[in-house]
Amino acid sequence: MPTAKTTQGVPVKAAKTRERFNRDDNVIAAAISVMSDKGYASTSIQEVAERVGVLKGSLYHYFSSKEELLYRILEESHEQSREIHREVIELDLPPLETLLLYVRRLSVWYLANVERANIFFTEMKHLTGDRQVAAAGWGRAFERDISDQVVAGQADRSIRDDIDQRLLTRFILGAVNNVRFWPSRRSSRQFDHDAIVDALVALVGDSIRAS
Amino acid sequence: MPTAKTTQGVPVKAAKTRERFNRDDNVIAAAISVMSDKGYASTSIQEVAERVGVLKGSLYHYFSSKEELLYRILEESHEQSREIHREVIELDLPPLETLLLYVRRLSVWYLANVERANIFFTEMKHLTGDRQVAAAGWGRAFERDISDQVVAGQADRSIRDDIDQRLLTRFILGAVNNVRFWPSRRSSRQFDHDAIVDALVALVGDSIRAS
Amino acid sequence: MPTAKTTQGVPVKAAKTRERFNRDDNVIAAAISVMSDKGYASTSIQEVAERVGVLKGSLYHYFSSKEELLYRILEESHEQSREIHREVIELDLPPLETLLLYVRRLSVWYLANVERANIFFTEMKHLTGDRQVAAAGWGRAFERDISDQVVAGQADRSIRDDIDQRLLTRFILGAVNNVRFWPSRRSSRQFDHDAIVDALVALVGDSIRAS
Amino acid sequence: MPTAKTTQGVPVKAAKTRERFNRDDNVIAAAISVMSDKGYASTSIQEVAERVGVLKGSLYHYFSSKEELLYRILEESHEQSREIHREVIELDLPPLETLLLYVRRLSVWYLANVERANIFFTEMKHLTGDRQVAAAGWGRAFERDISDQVVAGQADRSIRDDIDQRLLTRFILGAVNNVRFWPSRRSSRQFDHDAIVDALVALVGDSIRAS
DNA sequence: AATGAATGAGGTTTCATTCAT
DNA sequence: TATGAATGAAACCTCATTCAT
Repeated sequence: MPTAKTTQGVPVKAAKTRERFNRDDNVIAAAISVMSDKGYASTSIQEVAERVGVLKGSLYHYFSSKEELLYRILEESHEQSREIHREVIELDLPPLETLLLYVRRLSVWYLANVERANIFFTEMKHLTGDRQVAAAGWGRAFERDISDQVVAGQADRSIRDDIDQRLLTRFILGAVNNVRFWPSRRSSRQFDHDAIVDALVALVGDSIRAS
Repeated sequence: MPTAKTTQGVPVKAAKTRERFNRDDNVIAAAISVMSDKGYASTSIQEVAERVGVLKGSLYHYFSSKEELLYRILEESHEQSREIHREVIELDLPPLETLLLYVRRLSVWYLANVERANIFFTEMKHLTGDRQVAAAGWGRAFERDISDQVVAGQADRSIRDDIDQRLLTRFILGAVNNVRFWPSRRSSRQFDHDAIVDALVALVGDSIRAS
Repeated sequence: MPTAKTTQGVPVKAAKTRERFNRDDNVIAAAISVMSDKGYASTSIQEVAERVGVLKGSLYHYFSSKEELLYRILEESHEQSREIHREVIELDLPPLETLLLYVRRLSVWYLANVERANIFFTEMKHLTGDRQVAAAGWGRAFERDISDQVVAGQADRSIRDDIDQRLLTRFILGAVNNVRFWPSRRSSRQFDHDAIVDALVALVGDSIRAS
Repeated sequence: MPTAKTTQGVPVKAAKTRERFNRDDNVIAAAISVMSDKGYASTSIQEVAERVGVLKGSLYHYFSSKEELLYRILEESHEQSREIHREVIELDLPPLETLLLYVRRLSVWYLANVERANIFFTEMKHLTGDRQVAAAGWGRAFERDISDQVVAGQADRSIRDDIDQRLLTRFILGAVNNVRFWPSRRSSRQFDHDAIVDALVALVGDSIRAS
């Protein structure tokens, strides 16, 4: 989310700033597009540069290495999913409702950011060193968010307790993560995102609700 | 470590064939292991060769290109899942039962072949030309197998019909495909595969069953 | 950190000139420090700029190319050694005494300017074209300074003549040039420059004096 | 010194071996030649490859990185100078004689291997990590070899003791290391190596001998 | 004077693949 | 079958230099 830069009376500076902003975002956007398609390893800096419209050497003004570019994409995605979690938690709903709302919001985000999500779920392994360590934490935090609600839901008897909470957690996690594949295929008629999300939430709800 | 090749008293042809076979399987096995870990694009022929215990150039006696090696891995996986489907269909059970049994058998296979499954679900995009066309068909067939049962189940009222069959199909597909991630994580206690599969089948069943 | 430029009450022109001078010297100083350490070829303009505290592009206000920066460093060093020579010659001492005094003064300068000396003796090869031609002359002149005294010393029988003057010259040259390495090493006790210079002069004197 | 590979009756294998040997040596030789001329940092793998007559990628059969190539050159030089030291020590001569013989032999080697010596004395700084550590040891050992004899010579009164042994050591070291520059210059008449070495030994001897 | 984005050339390295032995 | 040297293309990255602002 680029912060608004409404400027009055200082048009030149503002223009420059906006331009820079766009260029920086352009690079990320181009990288997301290519990497989602071909995968991180098969994506060349060259291709990203072409899409941005600069020479490959010039890209290194925006990031210091290919891996850092990947990291930034992943980090942004992570931040946005944290934000969603924060918003949902703040509503202070009962566990099952919190969980299903979180599932809903995440699904909406994944469907609106399929490429980002693809990269997030398949390219993280290419991080190394400190970046790898940082990213490993994200996955855990993510699982924790869901796990917490599942445990609370089992405690207040809104969620079935005949299945271990960790297995329930992974089931839910998998269902949400996979929603990004639902719209694909050259099906005759495409489903709109609302229909998909409604179906997903209904299915997940019915599967985990205490009978 | 090249195995000693001295064969005495044993039919030479047979021995040779068996050896060939083993070596061939070794190559596939090595490739699966490395590619599951690092991804197709980041896997070098060199690494596969090292794991097999031969030199890079020698691998080309077993396959004609890196892509063909990938294709063979994917094809084998496909064959094995077709076989599972065939077995389940032959039992001639009612749709919902067929579906859940298929889910169960597939899950068992995925859990027993996590590396193969990883490759199957993430590296197919690296195929090109004819091989790509062939592989695309596999995915469709796979989805069809499930879709057919869903449609039949909706017809005989064993499966809920308030949700479009295509969405149900993708939900089920996603749940099964994701089961390979359930055991991972350095959890204090690992779940055995039976527990995982039972949970998955219960959850999927409860979510799609007509109420 | 760009220094504040507000000048009040001070003649603007003078201040500006001094500043310019300082900044110019800063650049040379920074370059000497980095190049002595890593060598000309491995030194990036970037690093020099960082040490000066400006951005890469800004350095080009002070010199027109990296090679010119090197040339200026070398030229300055050359000028300073010429100055030393001039001073010694003006004393109009006998050849051997002139020679040893020159050795002494040069050594003192080298020890006080180790980094400059390092660059002078190892990076001259990176000059090209006219600059290379100019620099080649310096080396010859330098050798000539010593050679002249050796020849004169042999003529007046103060310097041994059982060894060809050119060999004596190179021996002396080498001894002086190498004195810059004497203080290095993390020896328990460091020698002060006076002790080093005294030793060097004594050794050179005893080796070339006519017996 | 390539070990003799006289083969009788197995000509093919031998030829192959010799060829490989040569190619390996060729690479080192080409690298020495270029690096001595332009310096390590300014030498491109490309140039070395051209001189060898292969494509640049092919060079990586012979070493794993440019730095390793440098390391090998330096290591070989080090080994050869150790060998010289060993031979001289084995003669078990008095300290001053040992020292002067060592100076002589080293000088002969430097004059016969000017390019190697150039690299040894100017490019070591480009090593990093473990290689740097290893190389740092060489320099110390080298200095120690001379230092030991100086100390012993002062003890038996054959070497002057009015100058600290460390200073004497560095003087000697510098004199020897610099001998590689003596023949250079487009002088009208070149000195043969014997004349140079004789002069050097005489000069060093006369400078350090106890009076 | 200073900036910093952009260039374009070149550098090191990797790698799938071929082929003579 | 196996080898391993060689290829050639392409990858990531660096850097001196320019230029509009």
